[in-house]
Amino acid sequence: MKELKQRSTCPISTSLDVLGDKWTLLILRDMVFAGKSTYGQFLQSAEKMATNILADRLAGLEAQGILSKAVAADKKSKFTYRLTEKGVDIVPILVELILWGAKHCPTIIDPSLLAELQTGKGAAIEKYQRLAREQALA
Amino acid sequence: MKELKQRSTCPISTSLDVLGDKWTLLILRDMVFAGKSTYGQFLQSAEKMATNILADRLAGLEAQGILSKAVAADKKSKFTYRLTEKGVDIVPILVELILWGAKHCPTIIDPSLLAELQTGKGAAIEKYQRLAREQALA
DNA sequence: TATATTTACTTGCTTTTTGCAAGTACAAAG
DNA sequence: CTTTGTACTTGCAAAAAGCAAGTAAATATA
Repeated sequence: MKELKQRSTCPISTSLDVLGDKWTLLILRDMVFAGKSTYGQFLQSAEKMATNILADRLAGLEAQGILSKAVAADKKSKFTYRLTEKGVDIVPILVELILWGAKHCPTIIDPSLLAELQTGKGAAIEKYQRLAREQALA
Repeated sequence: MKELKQRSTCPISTSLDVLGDKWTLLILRDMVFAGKSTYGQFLQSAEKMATNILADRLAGLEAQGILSKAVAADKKSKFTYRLTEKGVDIVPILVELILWGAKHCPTIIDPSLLAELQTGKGAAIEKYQRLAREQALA
């Protein structure tokens, strides 16, 4: 169990102590928007994260209670990672990052997802939170 | 002018390429919620950022068009940094980070700010965006 | 049953980034 | 014309990230 170093008591600062690096939120993105749940699936993302970094971040997210690890139903050599409620609450942050990036940076995004987020942000957030919870049950 | 390395075309990934480190969003927090605008003021935050990191991040934010630098009205040896519209659009991300941190981590937050964000998030976001724009005019 | 594959990491090493302390430059004040 | 304030820059050590190869246990295959 690795402890978290908090630089201050500010909530933004503390959130960044947990989530503020270049990889952590990409793992959560893959879980929420791509339905990924295993180590091997996370490694296959377009951004090509190194295996040791992935292992480190997954351990950190588990230590923070943002995701939970369990042996897969089908194979004993396989683990599935799922969001906890603390993790589900990160969805709004991901959505705001999508909207800002899509508006201000050269990116490629599924037009239907963008439209969904722009026309009914609250409903879309609830939808992806619900999907994440359902995966956590499956 | 330093160029941005994008790891992929994903909007979340790209947003993180710009904002996803432990210091950048703290500078923006200080501008939005503490009304700070100068190098010296940014150095005085509770998190004690190193001077070279601050200079590097300010240059990066300016290069990305998130903030603009101008000679101060009173002193020629002083610069003021202000948010552009691209920067003002980051306020919702900051607000979600505050809400998540305040809910799930041990932090200290002004109760009236928290209540404001919880009861009327949209209105609060617009208020702080407006304040940031007004500072940009002053 | 023996071998190969899948899945999930770990290890060692190099490169990059961060963090710290001291130094520089220039305008303004005394 | 020297001191102070403001904004950096530089050099070096420490930490983190990135890369390639190796390990280990469970499954599938021959």
